[in-house]
Amino acid sequence: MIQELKSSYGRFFEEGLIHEIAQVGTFKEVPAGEKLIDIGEFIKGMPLLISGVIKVMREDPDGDELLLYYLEQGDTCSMTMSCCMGQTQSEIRAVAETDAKLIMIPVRKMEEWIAKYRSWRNFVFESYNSRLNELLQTIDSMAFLNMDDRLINYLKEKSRVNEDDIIHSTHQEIAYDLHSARVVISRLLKKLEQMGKIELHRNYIKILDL
Amino acid sequence: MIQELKSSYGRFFEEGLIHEIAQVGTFKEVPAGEKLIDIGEFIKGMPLLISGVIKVMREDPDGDELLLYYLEQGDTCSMTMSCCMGQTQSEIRAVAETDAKLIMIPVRKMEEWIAKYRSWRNFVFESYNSRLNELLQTIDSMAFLNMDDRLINYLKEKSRVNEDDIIHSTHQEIAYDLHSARVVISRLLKKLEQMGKIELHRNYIKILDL
DNA sequence: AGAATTATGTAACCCAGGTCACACTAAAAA
DNA sequence: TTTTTAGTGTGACCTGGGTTACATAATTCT
Repeated sequence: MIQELKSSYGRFFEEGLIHEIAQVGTFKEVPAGEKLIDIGEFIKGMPLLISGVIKVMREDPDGDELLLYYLEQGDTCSMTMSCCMGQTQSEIRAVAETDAKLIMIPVRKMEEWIAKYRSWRNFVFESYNSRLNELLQTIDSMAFLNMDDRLINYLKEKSRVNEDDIIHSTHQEIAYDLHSARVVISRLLKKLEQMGKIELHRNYIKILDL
Repeated sequence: MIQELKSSYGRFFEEGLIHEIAQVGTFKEVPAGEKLIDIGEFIKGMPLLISGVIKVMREDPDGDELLLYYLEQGDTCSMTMSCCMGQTQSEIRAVAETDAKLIMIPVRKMEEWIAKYRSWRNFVFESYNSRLNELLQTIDSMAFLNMDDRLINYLKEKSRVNEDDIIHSTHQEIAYDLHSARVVISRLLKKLEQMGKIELHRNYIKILDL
């Protein structure tokens, strides 16, 4: 575990902290598609993402959903953190986008380290900061962009986090993430294909030039 | 200043912290309408709101804007905090909605106190937490509600923070906040009036029963 | 008072994107 | 291989809400 911690977090955390994490943290591997936490659930611990990608989304009472952002290596879930501190329930759902490895930290430690380690403090704040900015991005794209551009951004971002210029999704799945309808997505994708930006296939989309 | 600090923050902060704040903080009064910070500006300090209401909004490059949330007594600006920590620029614009009193804390102190005072730590985290949740609310209402309901929520919230069942805004101003068009807002307001929920006048709207 | 300015009301129109219906095709199951 | 199922393509249609245009009323300025 020490090895993996160092490679992902070594540049942030000092030796002492790394060792404390290794002592109290529990290692966890989750396969792609597995749900890590759902809306309304109570939080057991704080996750440090070692590898893989986690998809964080919001859902309304009718079951309509919306992708908020992806967590990548070196990220943690601020939502989880804030829930930990305030012992409230989760406001979001988190699902493994790819196979992922993570370390779970008990809540009480995370508070303790804030007083103790400057690097942990910075990490926590930077993490909050990124998450706030990602939410702002989400708000921007909903408020200021039309579906064409949101779709393009979605494909780019998904390709980036998965390090793959092939998007392994159905049109329906994309529609869920963007909170749209399958027919709409098919229509826009077809338009993108006609512009030579992508190539459509059953169950996957090849990105040519977005 | 001590008096005002105690009345707004006494229930959170211990004596020692209150005194430190009083020593290094600078008191500031801003009239309604004044801009506190704009997108792209660098942050000088962290504000603690003593009284009044601050409106926090987002703007895109074309000048389209959108209300994010209101800050009230006892709140602070997490965006500012995160910017302080990361010494980046502001992602948001903050404008005094009413006359407001606040205390500005130098950035370096805010970090120091996190290690030193548990109550400050809690305050900072709770504050982050509220802001994250407010952004989620904003996302929800954009993603899942239609304009009618967004407008109703807007009127309710504005009435609540100003403690006034009369909304002193023009239709145009409301349209800006909701990132819509004046004509649309006039239309929907008229509908609400016909339903007996509000009363329309020039320059103000009386809320009857939302 | 009269002119200019600002806010509101309303009709006509447009369009992105959501809905419905159904055909077609690739892939999996039997 | 045949059947079933899941994914995609497309036309027809609808609707919320944005746009344009203009009338009218309330305020402010001279």
